[in-house]
Amino acid sequence: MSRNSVSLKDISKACGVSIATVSKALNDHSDIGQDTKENIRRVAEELGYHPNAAAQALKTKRTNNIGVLFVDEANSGLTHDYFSHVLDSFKRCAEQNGFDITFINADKTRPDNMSYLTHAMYRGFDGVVIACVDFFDPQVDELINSTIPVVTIDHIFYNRIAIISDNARGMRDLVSYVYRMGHRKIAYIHGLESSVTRARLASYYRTLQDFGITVPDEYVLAVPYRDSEAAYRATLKLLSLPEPPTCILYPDDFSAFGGINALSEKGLRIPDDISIAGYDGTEIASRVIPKLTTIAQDTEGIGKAAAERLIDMINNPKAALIEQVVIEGKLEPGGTVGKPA
Amino acid sequence: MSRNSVSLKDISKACGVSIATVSKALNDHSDIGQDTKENIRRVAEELGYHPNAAAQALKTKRTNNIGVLFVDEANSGLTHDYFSHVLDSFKRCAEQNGFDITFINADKTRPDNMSYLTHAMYRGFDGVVIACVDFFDPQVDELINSTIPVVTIDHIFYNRIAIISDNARGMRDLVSYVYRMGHRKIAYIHGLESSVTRARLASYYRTLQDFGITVPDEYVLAVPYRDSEAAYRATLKLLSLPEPPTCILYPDDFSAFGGINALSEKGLRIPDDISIAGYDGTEIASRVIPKLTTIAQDTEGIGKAAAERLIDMINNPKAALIEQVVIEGKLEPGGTVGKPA
DNA sequence: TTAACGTACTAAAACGTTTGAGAAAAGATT
DNA sequence: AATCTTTTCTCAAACGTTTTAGTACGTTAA
Repeated sequence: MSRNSVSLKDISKACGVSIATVSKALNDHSDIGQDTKENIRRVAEELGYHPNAAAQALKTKRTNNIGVLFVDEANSGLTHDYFSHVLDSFKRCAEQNGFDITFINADKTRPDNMSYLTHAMYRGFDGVVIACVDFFDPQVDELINSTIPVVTIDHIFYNRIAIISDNARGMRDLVSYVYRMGHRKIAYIHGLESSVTRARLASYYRTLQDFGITVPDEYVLAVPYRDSEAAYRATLKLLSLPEPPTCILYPDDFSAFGGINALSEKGLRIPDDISIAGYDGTEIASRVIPKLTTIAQDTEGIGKAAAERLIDMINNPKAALIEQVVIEGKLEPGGTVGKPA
Repeated sequence: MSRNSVSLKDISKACGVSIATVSKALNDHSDIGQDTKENIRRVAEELGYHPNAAAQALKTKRTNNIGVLFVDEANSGLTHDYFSHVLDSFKRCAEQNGFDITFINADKTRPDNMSYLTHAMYRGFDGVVIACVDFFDPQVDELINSTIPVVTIDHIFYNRIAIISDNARGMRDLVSYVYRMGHRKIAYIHGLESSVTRARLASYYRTLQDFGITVPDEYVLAVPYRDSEAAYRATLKLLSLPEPPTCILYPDDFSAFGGINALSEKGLRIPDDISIAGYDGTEIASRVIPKLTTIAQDTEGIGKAAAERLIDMINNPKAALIEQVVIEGKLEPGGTVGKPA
C-alpha cells in the first residue's frame, strides 16, 4: 500500500535474532533451524518485507538485470516489427528465469553521455543482448569486446555467441519457390549493407546460379529496410527496364507494400501480371488479400535462444561455449506469387 | 575494455585525497578547490572510473530508473503497435532526462512471484508508467494506490495523473467525416470493454444522435482489439443483415484489414460498394492501396507527455498536480471511405 | 590581539545486504 | 569425563557511495 521500506534489521528486531540469521533464513541457508526459518518468513511476510535490489547488487555483484541494445535505422528497435517480436520473446524467457530487462540507451543525447559499455557497467548488467543494424559502431565494438556476457543477434563475432536467422536458407527457399512457380526473371530489392543483407544476397546469386540463371545487374537494387517509399521508387525503376522482371523480391514485408503500390499504380495485377514476395512474416502480411508470400522468421525462437544462451553464460561464465545458433525461417506461400504472365 | 571496477577509493588513493573529496569533486560541490576538482576529474577519466548505480541508489534512494508496465491482451505490450510507439516516445524522452527504463514484469510465472508493486519497490523505480488493457487487475490497483509516482495512459484514476488520447473527439471526427461523405448506415465494430472503448462508443452514439441518426442494435458489435479474425467474422455478420450498413468502423487498423478480407471475399469493392475506417493510424494503414481512412493517434505526444509529467512528479513530489492530459488525434482521410452506393 | 569568518578539506556514519569465521550449546563417541 | 561433532546462531567486515559535522588554516574585522 505504501512505499515503506522494511529491512532485514526490522525483521531481526521483531524476531529477536541477528540480521545475519534473517538473511540466511530468507535465503534458505542450511545453518538455520527449521522453526526459526519459518518464524522469520512469517514475520517478513507480515511486515511486508521485500529485498532491496540495490543493496543486493552492491554486495553480490549480481543485478538479475539484462541490458538490451536494439537499435534500428531510426535509433529505436521498439517499433521495428522484427526486433520487437524478438525482444518480446527474449523478455518472456528472461523473466521466467528471474531476470529483468533494461534498455541500454540508444539516445546519444542523454545528459551523462555514457557509452554503451559505460552504461552497461554503470547499471551492472549481468549480461547484454545486442541486435543492431550497425554492428560497426565503435561503441558496439567496445561493448562486444568487454568482459560482460554478450549475445548478438544476426551478426557473428569470433568471440561471441550469436543467434542468427538462417537468411541463406530462407533466401534459397524463396528463390527456389518462385523458380518452381515458373519465374526466371527474378529481381531482388535488398536492404542496405549488413551481414543479413550479405547473407541473403549471396544466397540469391548462389541459388540462381544453381538453377543456371543469370540476372542483369539492374535487377538488383538496394534500399533501406522498411522504407516503403524507397521500395516504391525502386520498383518503378525495375518496371521501366526494357525487360522488366516477372517477380520482385523485397527486403521485408513492409517494403513489399511499397512495391505493391507502385505496381497497382502501373495497373499491374498481382499475381496475374507480376509476382512479389516479402520477408519477415509480419502479421499484417497474412491479413491482406492476397496474402503476401514471405519468409516467416522465427522471432520466437530467436528471442528464446538468445535469452537461454545469455543466461547460461551468466550462470556459468567458465563454460562459455562460443557458438552460432542458426534459427530456421519458414516459407509462407501467400497469393502474391503466381505463374509468370 | 575490461570489466574493471575502479571506485572512488582508487581515485582517492591516486590523488592523495579522501574519498569524500573525490565524491564531492565529481559531483561538483562548492567546497572543493578548483584545481583539486580538475585533477580528480582527470585521474577519474584516466582510470576509467564510472559510478556504481547500485551504491548510488542504496545511498540516495534514487535509481534514475523508471518502471514500465505495458500489458495488452497477449500479456505483452511490446508487439502492440499503438503501445510500442507510445513506449518508444516515452523512452526517448525519459532517456533525454537521464532515466533508464525497465519493464515491470508481465509474466506471472516468474520464479520469485512478485506482484507489480513488490517488483517496483524491489527495483526502487523512481516512478512508473502504466498502459494497460485491464486496469482492474488487483495488482494494477495495488500499484496505483502505492506512494510511487505513477502516470497512467488511457485510463483515469482520481488520484493519479493520466494521459489520455482524445477518443471522444477522434470518434466524433470520424463519424462526422463519414456522415459528410453521405453515409447514414454506419456500423461500429468496437473493442471489448475498457475505458477507451467506452469513450469511443459513447461518442459514436452521441454524434449520430446529433445528426439525428439512430442505428439498429445489430450495427454495433464487439470484438477483441487487433483480432482481425474476429473482425472478419463480425463483418460477415453485418453483411448478412437484411439492411447492411454502408460504412463500417473498426476498433483499430489491424481489425480493419480483417474486415477488408471479408468484404473482398463477398465481392464488395472499397470504397465503391462499401466504406470502412480503422483507428490508430498505423504506418501500414497509409501504405496500402487504397489508404485506410483512420484516426491517427498521437503516440509521440502521448509518450512524451507521460514521460514529462512523470519526471516532473519524480523531481517534485510535493507539487504533484493531479491532472488529465488529453492528447488529440488526427483524422487521416484515406481512400476507403467514399459516397454510399 | 582576538574573535569571527571563509575556504578547502577529512572523518565517519549510513544505506541494506551477504558471508566467512567463529561461538555456544547440545548430542554423540570414546 | 573428556573430546569430538553437529546444529544453530552471531559478529563484523565488506560492497561503493553520499553527506553531516567537524578540523585546520589563512584572512579579515574589531
